[in-house]
Amino acid sequence: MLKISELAAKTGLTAHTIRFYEKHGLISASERSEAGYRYYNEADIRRAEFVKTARNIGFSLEDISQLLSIRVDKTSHSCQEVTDITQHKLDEVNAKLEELRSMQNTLQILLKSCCGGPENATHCSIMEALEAGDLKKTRSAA
Amino acid sequence: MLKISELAAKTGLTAHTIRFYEKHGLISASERSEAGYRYYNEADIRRAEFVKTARNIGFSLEDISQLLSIRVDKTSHSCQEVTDITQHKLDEVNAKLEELRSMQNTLQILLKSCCGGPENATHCSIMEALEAGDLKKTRSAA
DNA sequence: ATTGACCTTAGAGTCAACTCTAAGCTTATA
DNA sequence: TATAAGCTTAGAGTTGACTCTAAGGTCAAT
Repeated sequence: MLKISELAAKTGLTAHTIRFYEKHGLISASERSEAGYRYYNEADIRRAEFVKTARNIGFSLEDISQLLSIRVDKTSHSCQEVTDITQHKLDEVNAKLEELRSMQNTLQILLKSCCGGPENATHCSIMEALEAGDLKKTRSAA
Repeated sequence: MLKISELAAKTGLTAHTIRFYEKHGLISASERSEAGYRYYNEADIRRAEFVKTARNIGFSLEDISQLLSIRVDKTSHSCQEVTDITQHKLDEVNAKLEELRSMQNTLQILLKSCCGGPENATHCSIMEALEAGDLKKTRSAA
């Protein structure tokens, strides 16, 4: 049985984050001491590590919530449900990659066009390009 | 002279966003009607379009703020200042790209490993991989 | 017995960039 | 003249994932 700071050390989460995850139903301590201290057993630890792993991959807390409900009763959930969540995340990642590549491209073009030297910016080609506004849109949402 | 909704139409920003940008010092109306209505002249419009272009490229409002201070007095700023901002943004974008590529890779591996079928998730290889926790970390910050 | 490290809670604060609301003027059109 | 569309402001709400604070209780070691 681990105390919260021990679980924190083990998972690399902070105690604050663990409590935060508990509030959002991702993690819980199956026991409490008389004084109210959280105590985590083996199953709790595995669940916390599952959450950490999923988080590291980039799943949102909402995604992880879904994955956890599958996890607690695998027999009543299908592989398809799991791949759906994963595919959806991949779609998001791909969309973001597309956006970032476009930003990268534009920024590289801007940098190549400018001398970058100590001369004053009166004829800076980056500034001119921003004035001209003929740069393609790279950003969709925040 | 354009009213706020006309500037909105012209730039593709909303009137709300224009006021928000004003509050943050990015845009302003050089005139007001007696009733307090904002009126934008040619220079205001060019500035608003500059902001929009920079925003589309992916610069933060903070970045844009810096670019605008260079813009209003180009002679006392160097090309290097401009490229520094641009390079810094590119560095950010590259870091994020790296992170996302790693996420993409992991997600693709997971998807390839799982049948994705209607069978129950008892032996789902995605779930197993998440349990095992041997997936490399892809995420650094939110 | 006292220190100091650790634990508890509810709730507030942070970040970025909006987005919206309410209450009340103003202006253009029918 | 009445109605609707558009403008004003201050300020609150949104999103996601934390992050921190205050005020206090607990525990191990000296």
